[in-house]
Amino acid sequence: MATIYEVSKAAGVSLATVSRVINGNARVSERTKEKVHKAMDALGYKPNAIAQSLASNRTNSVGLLVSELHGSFFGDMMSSIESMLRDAGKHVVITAGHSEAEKEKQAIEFLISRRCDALILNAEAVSEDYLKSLLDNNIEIILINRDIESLQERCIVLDNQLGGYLATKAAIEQGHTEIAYISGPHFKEDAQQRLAGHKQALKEANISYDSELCFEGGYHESEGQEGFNVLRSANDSFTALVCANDEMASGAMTAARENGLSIPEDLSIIGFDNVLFARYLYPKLTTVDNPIAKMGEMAANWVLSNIYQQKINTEITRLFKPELVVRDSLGAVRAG
Amino acid sequence: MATIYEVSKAAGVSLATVSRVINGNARVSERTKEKVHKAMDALGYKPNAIAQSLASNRTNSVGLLVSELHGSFFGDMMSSIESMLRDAGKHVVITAGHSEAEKEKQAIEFLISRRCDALILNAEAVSEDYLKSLLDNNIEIILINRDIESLQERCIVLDNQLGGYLATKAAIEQGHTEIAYISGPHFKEDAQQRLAGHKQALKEANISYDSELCFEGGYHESEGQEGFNVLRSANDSFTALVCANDEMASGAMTAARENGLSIPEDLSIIGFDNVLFARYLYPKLTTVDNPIAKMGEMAANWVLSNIYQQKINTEITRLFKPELVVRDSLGAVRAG
DNA sequence: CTGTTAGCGCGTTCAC
DNA sequence: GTGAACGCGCTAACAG
Repeated sequence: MATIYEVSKAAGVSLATVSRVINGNARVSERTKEKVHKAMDALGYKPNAIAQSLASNRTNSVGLLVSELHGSFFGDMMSSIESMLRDAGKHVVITAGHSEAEKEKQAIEFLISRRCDALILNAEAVSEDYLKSLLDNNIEIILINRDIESLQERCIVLDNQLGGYLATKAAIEQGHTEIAYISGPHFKEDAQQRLAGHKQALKEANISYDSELCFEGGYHESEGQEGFNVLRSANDSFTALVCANDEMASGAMTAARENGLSIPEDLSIIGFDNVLFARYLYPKLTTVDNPIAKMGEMAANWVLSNIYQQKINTEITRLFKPELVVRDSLGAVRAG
Repeated sequence: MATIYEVSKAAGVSLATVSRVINGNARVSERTKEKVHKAMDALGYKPNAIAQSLASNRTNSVGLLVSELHGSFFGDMMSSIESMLRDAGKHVVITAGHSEAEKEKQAIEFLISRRCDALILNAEAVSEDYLKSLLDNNIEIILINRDIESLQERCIVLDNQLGGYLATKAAIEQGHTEIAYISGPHFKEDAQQRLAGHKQALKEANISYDSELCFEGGYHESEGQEGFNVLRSANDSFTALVCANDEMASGAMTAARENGLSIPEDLSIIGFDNVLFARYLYPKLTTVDNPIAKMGEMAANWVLSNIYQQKINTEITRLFKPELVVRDSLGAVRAG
């Protein structure tokens, strides 16, 4: 692996000059520029990014923390962030936090030790104080899906309550009055907010909330099945089931079918997130679209603008509104 | 951000001693070790990985190239590799190549410039010569899903032909004789091999291969729909459809249903890969399991063993065998 | 066991 | 326009 020194020798110029043509900031005469380029090609020279970073105190890389590396939801997020940043010549270092505080901390500390210029965090488990302490240490962070009052301008969030509201309201508008709900884990903010939206829609329609019609899941498919079974054995008259994410909706669909129900004739099911496979399901899932890819882009734009001083052609929005996606799993309530 | 120098001053020891307690390789007395730790805590010191790398010529990071950051297939692969390597204290830098030679090269060169200790590559588009030239430059690479004769010990591959064979054979065993096929793009090795397996099974059963019953797709869901429609309009008597991946199988299912066919009564459908959503589909997809997570783990193990000289508790296997996963989308051919 | 001294490969002043 | 010299933060001999 050739070094800048070897290039300078081969080109018969000084090491500083080579550095100049690499970075293209200072003026270098055309003739020497050519000589240097020729030498670089001949030696197959590639700048050592590590050394560049150490010298310039800039890594041109941004750290990204997601909960999981698999799954469509985070896949969409990673994908949009990576492509936007890569177009700008920046690079992304991805880590997974697995929704555990300790692992999230480790991941963040790894990103810090790599001296990323900024961190885009989807941190679910770590405390607010910890996040704030990062800022105190001059770590540039931007949060996705987490709302911290004192860090508002660094938070990009979805209006989860609105989402929950839209889902249940859609069921109500189809005439449903007995509506069950499978929520996410209560310790997660977004799960609480989505549930709050559900209750809000119920209240607005003068339907009283019945805790027997609510099951707490953990966002996994299996809990959709389990939830359906538990709910059904306690109450067999609900005609619609709203789920806090698409995975659980899918599980519920499977369980419902195994119990001989057809969808949406016997039971309407509504999901949340609109992940890719929602449209693969049968019937195609009616769900609430979570614009996670756009939120990722927004985070990337924030970094480009605030950290790298690049001009961007969007305004920074911090609150995203979800929308209902009407497909086939929600139907009108049956007469009689 | 405190430096090692500040720590050494605060602890009243030399800079080298601090380095020793950080790396824990040389012996340091308990007392000074304590002093150093106290100083590090007080200053909130975090080693600068960039500087460590430059000095030690070791980054403790391995580069990973996948085609896409989204999608269950690569998600599983990234996930297994990351968790295995992280457990070993190594870190993963992930990049996407988008199945384009130019982008793959850029991604690889980025990983090289970051001086990753090794590269795990799922390179689809880049040439064999390019890959070989990497080795000539002392870049340690290990390939997933790519078989290069002169690099065999660095290739971890799936027996795709066997997979294609198993899929079609399963259909034949259910009595099907008119079997259509939607393949992946012919320029990809794996697509060719899967198709070869299909033909092999056909031949073994004395069914002649009919090119009118074969459609070339690009591994995307939409091409499953398109493929079904094209195949159907040319021939409406086939009773089974084998698809080269699950996405296309899903698309085909949708299209078949839109054409009034029920699955598997009117048409059996078989997929390939066994990605997560295959079991969410309705009916649940019969498919060929692609042990991509295990292959990823194997690659990680190879790196741990060959690059980091760690002892691993598996033998390195380079050829993985796929297996049929029987679910509900394949049924016996209808009498009459 | 501990301190001193060179670099690692490069960016960045300063002079010329 | 170009070169010499220093420093980024740390590891790795080499002495002691």
